[in-house]
Amino acid sequence: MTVPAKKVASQSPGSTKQRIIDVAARLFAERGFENVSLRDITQAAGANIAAVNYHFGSKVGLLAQVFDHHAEPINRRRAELLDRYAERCKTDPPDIAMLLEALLAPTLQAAETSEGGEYFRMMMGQMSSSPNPDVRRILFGTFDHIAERFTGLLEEACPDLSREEFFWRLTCFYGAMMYAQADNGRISSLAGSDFDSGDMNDALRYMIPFLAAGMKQKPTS
Amino acid sequence: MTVPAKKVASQSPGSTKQRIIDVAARLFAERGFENVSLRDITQAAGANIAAVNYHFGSKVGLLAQVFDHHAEPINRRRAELLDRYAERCKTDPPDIAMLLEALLAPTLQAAETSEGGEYFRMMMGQMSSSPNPDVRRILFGTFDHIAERFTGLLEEACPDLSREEFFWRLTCFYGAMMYAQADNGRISSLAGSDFDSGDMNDALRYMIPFLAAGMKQKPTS
DNA sequence: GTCTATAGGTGGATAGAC
DNA sequence: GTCTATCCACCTATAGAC
Repeated sequence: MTVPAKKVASQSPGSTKQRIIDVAARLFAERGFENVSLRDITQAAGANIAAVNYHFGSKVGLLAQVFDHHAEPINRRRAELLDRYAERCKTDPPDIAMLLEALLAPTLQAAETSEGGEYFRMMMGQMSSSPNPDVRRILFGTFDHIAERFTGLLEEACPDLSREEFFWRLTCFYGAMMYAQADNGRISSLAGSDFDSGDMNDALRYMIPFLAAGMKQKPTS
Repeated sequence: MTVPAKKVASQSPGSTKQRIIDVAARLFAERGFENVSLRDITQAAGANIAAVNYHFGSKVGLLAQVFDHHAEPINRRRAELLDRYAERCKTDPPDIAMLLEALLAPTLQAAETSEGGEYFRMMMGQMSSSPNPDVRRILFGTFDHIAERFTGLLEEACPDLSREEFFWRLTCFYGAMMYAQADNGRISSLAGSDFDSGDMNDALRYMIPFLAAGMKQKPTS
């Protein structure tokens, strides 16, 4: 064993860079972007303080890389499901539940897509209402493409709605999605112990019928 | 005019203490709690830096007072509407739309209830997903009483649902409410210019039918 | 790539004069 | 109640040795 230990570590999937990304996702989810210092992150990752600037340029650069790393598989899966939905629409009438699920399922099931995906899911939910301009730029930019495609398909599936009503319904859908993602503990505290707000299979199973029913309602007079 | 100007100011509704509360609500809404310094607040309020610690003890103490000031009329209005709903239930079957509106309307219309209520509404929406323990303690504590009463009434109105399904539906409702409150600009950017995400009368008008339809769905098999 | 050391700035909070 | 001055902890970021 003449190979230095640190070289092995730097080539493994648990490289310094990757460990920092993983730890950052967890700490951002647990405490919020502004409440985590680079010292917290590098210490928990077993890395040096200067490592963040070396690998990512800045704290915001690190956040962007966390998004890049975890969002790509989610967006890929969403694109697949939207493709499948669009294909189906060529022959069948719009299936709104299927369309909503195409956006919702990949993000709720992020834990199954990538290591630490559960923390990334919570992080996204929290950051969805952040007024921090850097956070907003990264968050919106990451999901703009898919969000626009989804919105277009949903509009086609709801041809009778006014623009106002359509976008307020979209607000309900996005709000429910983000709140479930964030899993902020509010509903758990109202429910008591016999409810698991972290069970995303239950979330998907019960939220889709709720949201599809709202979306299919006839227009408000 | 022998009365010193500063004494007049300190007795008027625009007293230093009140000005700090108003400015803090606006800045917290615009930038987030962690991204606003006491220097920002006192400067914008035309007060001295030491004033926050004198009047509120700490930055967290100021946040608590902002909540006390703005949440009281919202909770009073919610209690009135819940009373009215409960009274109606004695003779009529449950009206879920009416019940949802009892929680939703007072907070969306906060701008009509108190000066600066619009900023407080946005602030609440943002903070609903904050992991900051101080923020969570204040936020939950402020609304616990009404939230528990509302949850109990809603459970009575949905007797056929399992606990899991009930609380996932409640998650959808809360998420939609918080997202609409926060008005974070996401839906506006997807909608383009001809949609006003700040129009809370439209929000109420279009969200209630959506959410009531979801809540009234028959249980998922 | 990794480390130490430090620059350069801002944060909340407070002591004590007025 | 209001002010100035200041403390001290902490932050991000970087320079430069190894």
